[in-house]
Amino acid sequence: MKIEPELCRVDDALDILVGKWKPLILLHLMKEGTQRFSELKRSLPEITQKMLTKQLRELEEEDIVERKVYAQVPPKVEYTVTEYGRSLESILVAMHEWGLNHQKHKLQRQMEKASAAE
Amino acid sequence: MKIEPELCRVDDALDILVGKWKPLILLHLMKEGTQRFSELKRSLPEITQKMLTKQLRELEEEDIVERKVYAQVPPKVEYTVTEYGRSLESILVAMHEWGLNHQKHKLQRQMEKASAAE
DNA sequence: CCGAATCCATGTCGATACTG
DNA sequence: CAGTATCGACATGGATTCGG
Repeated sequence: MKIEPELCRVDDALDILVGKWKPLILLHLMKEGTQRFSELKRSLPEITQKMLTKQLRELEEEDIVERKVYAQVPPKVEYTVTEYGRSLESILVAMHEWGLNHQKHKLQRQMEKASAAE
Repeated sequence: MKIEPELCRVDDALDILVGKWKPLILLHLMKEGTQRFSELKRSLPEITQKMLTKQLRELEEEDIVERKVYAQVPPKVEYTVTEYGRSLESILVAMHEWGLNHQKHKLQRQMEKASAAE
């Protein structure tokens, strides 16, 4: 049977979630609520400013997070998960839990492989 | 609050699903059951042999699909979703459905934007 | 404080040709 | 039939510098 790639929309969700820091950023924002740019930066010690900005803008583009700029000096920018963005939460949680189990599964396979090799 | 990236296992699942053809291959195998290499190739008209081989091997590596080689000429190789691999099905379906809705959501936002611009 | 701009290393994917 | 091998285009992510 021929496959019609256009009918599969898994990639729509994947595209939004893929990005080295996006799951982390999203889960953090979902848990903590509104956060300033600098707060997020402090929470992700390893990320560069460029990457944090980029990932947030991409999420904003898809209406997953909201970006709120305060007209003041020094600047203040807040990010919040949109109501719509919340619809991704159950998927993220499901993937996290699958990932936890996958770690165990991998270990188990390693052990089986090791004992089969002796 | 500082984030501990090691505690988030979303990427474990993401890494397995990411790949231009993996969701398509997986959903197809889940639906159709066991398939030969050439059947898969025919089902994905756009994919190259190299990519199909690569994506299948990566899925095999993670115990998501099983690869069965028959010792005969001409060669025959069959691929099947493992029992373990089935645990990804609900996530794939959830992502597909989220994607379907996201298409609608995007259209709606476009229309709102257009009418706000006049 | 929040970000834009630039340069560079690496990885992914496609096209193409070849093999047991 | 079911792969490998090689090459090159392009995208992603990191380091660094500059700006309002």
